[in-house]
Amino acid sequence: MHSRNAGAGVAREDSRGGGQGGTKSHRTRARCGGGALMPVTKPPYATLPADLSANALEEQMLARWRDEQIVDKALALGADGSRPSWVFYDGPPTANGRPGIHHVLARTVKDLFCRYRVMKGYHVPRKAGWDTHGLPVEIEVEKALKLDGKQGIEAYGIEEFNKQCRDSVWKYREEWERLVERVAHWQDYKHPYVTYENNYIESEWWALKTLFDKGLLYRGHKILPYCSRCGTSLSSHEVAQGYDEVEDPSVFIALDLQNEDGPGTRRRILVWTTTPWTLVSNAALAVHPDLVYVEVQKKTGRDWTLILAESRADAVLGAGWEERWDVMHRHRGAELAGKKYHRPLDWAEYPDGHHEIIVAEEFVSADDGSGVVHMSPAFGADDYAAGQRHTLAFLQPVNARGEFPPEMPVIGGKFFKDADPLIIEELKKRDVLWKAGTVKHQYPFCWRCDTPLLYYARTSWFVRTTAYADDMMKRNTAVSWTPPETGSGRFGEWLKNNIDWAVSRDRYWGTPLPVWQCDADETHRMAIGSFDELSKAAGKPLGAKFDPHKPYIDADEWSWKCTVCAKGTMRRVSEVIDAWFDSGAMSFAQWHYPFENVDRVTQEFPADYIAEGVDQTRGWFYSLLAIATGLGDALPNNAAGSASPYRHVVVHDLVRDAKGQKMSKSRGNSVNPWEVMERHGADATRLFLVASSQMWVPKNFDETVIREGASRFLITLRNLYQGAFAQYANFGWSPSAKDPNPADRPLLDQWVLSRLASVEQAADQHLDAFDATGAARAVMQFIDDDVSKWYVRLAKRRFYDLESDDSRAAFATLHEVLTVSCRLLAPFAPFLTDWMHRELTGGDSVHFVDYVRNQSAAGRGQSAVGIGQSAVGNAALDAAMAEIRALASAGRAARETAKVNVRQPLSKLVCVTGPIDAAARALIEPLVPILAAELNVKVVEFATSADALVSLEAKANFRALGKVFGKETPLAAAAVNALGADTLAAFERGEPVLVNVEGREHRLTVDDLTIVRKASGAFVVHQEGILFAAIDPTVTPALRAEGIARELVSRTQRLRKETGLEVSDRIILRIAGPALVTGAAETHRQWIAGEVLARSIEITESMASATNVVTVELDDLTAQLALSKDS
RNA sequence: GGGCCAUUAGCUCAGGUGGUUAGAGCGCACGCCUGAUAAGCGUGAGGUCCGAGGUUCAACUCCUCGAUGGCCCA
Repeated sequence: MHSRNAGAGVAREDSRGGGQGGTKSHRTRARCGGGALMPVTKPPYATLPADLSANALEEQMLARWRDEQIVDKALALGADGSRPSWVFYDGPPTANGRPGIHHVLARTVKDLFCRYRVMKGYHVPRKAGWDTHGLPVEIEVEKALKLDGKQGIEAYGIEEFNKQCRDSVWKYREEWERLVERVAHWQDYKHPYVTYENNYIESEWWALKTLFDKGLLYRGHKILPYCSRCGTSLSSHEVAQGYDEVEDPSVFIALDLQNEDGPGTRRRILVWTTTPWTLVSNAALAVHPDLVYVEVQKKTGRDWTLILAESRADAVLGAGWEERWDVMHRHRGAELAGKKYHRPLDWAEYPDGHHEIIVAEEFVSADDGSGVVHMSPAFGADDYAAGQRHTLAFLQPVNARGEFPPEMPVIGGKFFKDADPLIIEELKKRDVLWKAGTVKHQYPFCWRCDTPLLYYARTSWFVRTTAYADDMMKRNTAVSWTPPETGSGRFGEWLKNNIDWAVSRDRYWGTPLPVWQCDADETHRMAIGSFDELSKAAGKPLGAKFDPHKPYIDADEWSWKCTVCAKGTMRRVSEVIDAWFDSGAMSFAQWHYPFENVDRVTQEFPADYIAEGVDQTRGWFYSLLAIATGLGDALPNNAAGSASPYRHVVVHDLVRDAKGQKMSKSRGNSVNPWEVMERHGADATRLFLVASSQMWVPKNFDETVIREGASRFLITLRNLYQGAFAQYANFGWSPSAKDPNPADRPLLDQWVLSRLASVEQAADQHLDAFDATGAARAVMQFIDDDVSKWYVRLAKRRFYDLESDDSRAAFATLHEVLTVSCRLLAPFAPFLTDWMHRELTGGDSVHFVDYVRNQSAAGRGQSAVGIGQSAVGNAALDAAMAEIRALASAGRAARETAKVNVRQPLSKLVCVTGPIDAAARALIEPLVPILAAELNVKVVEFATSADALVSLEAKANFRALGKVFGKETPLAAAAVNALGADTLAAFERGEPVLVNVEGREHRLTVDDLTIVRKASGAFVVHQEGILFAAIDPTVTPALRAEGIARELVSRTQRLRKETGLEVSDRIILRIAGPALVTGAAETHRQWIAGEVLARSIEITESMASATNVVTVELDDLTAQLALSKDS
């Protein structure tokens, strides 16, 4: 377990080729062992050379992981039931496109929470999946084969076409799998589910049959954008490409209401449309239920009234219409609903269903037209939906080529768009035309041939999701969404407006819809729920090469005599199903349920966690929920009213380019993930994607930000390991019983361990709550700010020794900090943390240890080294150190103001702390030496009110005063701020102090104000909020001498380095200069010699004759230094 | 046309339940260190908090309307 040689494949030899590494060894050993070389009892911590790129390091880790088959091990962890399960479902990507940088985000999000849960002691099943059917695949193949639309495909041959599709799906599989491995997405890619495979399809057939038998799968109509030239429907993204601004007719017609009360005044209703050709198929009029409609009568002619929305009267009747028209009635839209009218054109006979009726619909707009909308259910989605709701008659007098029937009067045989002028003419003749003009608006055209598209009702198969929409909404409320508003808003709103799901496609490459119907009477229908059922129905074995895809499944061999009428033949309907149904069925189809693995699905349904992009809201998030809810108790743990198929969803947004532009092929701003890996590595990329901003806001992919953020952070982490820890520990420290207990270590160590414990807890809580950004930021900030900027900087010299308790404490502390930090960062940066953790612990992969030290879950093997110590934060110590650090910062600023280098010692610092509690105050005293050393002052004092240096000022607390004074708060605050120092001193002693504002008297409480101590006098003061640091800038001769001595040491050290001396070389030093310099050198001779390893120091007034003389400037003084190696 | 999100320093982002002088990192300027050096550290300058109204003693924060960008849907 602790063999230090185990697999540490990275750069064991020192990169600096035996230079400093070796000599430091001399030096250090000389210091601790009086010059005797001590045998190295343990192989060293591997070095992490700075010139080893992140990419190279990660590639080496990948090789090691491959050797260890670590992914398999991770997947198997706890599979024997020894751990509780935490199930992840993978939303399947299509592999017929190159993986892009946005996939790296998706993979990172999926991976990191799973990785975290493994470390938390769970078994995390996560089967990869591939989405292999559907239109994108077909389009890809169409393009490759240069086929033109459906006719082209059929001419080419469906068998061969589908074969091409099947191959096309795997075009980039190899690259996908390489990238997935490269970014450390640990998932079961060896046993993926593939939606085109027979087992998968059979499970879907089972699901579709289950829905069919429940009456939830039916044939109906769907309005689709349709190109009459190409003879095909267009998908939404195709339509989006073809919008153009056009001028269309804008026609108002006035239709007579049917007079249900017998003869009387003629009442007319004003209707607006931009598609006169659809008036032929008019079935209803729609009004908004809450809108006010006026019924007006012309003052000059009393024989009829006109109804329209009041808010539209100005626009339609003209400004000042009230002078020309009398308002006879006002109706709410809801009151008009149900009234009948006469349609404008009667060329088509109504089939069954309501017609010529006014209905109330929410979608009616009060912003244009007359507030009354004409409804033609075959030619508009809103119209169609309204038609369904009100069972309106369905007229579709336009054929698939976009033409009216030849026998129709006036417009017979005309293309639909060409009928508009003829119809307007006809309306005029019939005296229903009110007004005809034109309007400019966006209209879709076929992107291939520029034909205006037709919203056209097509036959389609539906899942009756409206029958169980309430159940879906109820299940959704139990889902925990990140961010929550996506669940309640985007997805919740969508569910509220849920309509039946059109699941069929008139295409070729997809799961065939398993419905067979009789060619003599199509109401004789059945669904086939398994291949076995098919075999029995058809009366023949499947055969070894059975393929349920088109065209095979539509061949004669899979048809049979209708068992109902015995006349017709049962044949499969021609449609395939929506690829979203494929992916939405994965919760059970990935395991070939219910034909196999019933126990498994029983255990692993529903999922604990899924994660996808926002674009999946209407996609996979919906299809998973819709299928599972529809199936109900046909799935385990899934009766009506139970949970959603997923318990927690993390939704991430898109990745855009550095300027916030969407990435696209046409813009040429797509980012190649491989180049990013090469330049920055997966760790930095993952860390950037997670930490730079919350993942649910669109992310601008900016490599500069990676470099300056995530990469810089990882370099700091590497340096802490290599430069602060390993290079010194390698001289002979390793964790042992000789290390002092944490409670016996210096306060600085206790502090950093306390911070570590707090950060550990924070990261754990954040990840538990699915806040990866919060977790990553907390750990990064700790490493950067607390460990690098403060702990290591202050503790540095303690690593130059090995044996003292002080040094052992420092090593043990830093070792603990680094080891635990690796664990906390492992979900984000899995490569470097694993490398480092193995070195630190003697071989344990970071991915198999507990995420936090006091984890309560069932015990698993983990390193005991350095771990298991107290992991509880000490808030008082944290607060005290924060205060010391704030004072140090203020003190440094004061020194800058005073223009005195930190190297120059000063006598005194006087400071005032902020409001901290008694426990923290007690802890400040022992930390004062840190402050003194940091600011290089001899004495640190804390000022009291009695000090002459200090004056008191009051700062009003508006929050407290506001409650008492209300409107007069500003006056009260001014009165408080004006209180004099004496009054405030009295207040501090507990004497009552009153403020009087506008006759209202109030006795101040401690909450009402904060007392600020201000410095005055000759000191240089820096104030930071309510704390301040005042420094005595006086440089006495003695202090000056000390400062000069420090300067001399600093210059000498630099000189040693420039001269090429090894750090352990002894020297003879000669110093010359003015009396101030020589005097200082004399006074501090001993100390200087110790610092620069000088055997002797010669101090003279001048040394013109010496060789190697260097002149140095010490502020306003000039001195000369000469050194030679003492051999 | 509808829904959701975003808009705070040059860049990336923080800013419970409204409360005094709006914070951090990077970048920039200046400086320190030279035994983490293809590193490390400090100090400082940067903001009409997208705009307009409103509520309130008090608005980055709450409300209304609008602008810009993004996604989804019609």
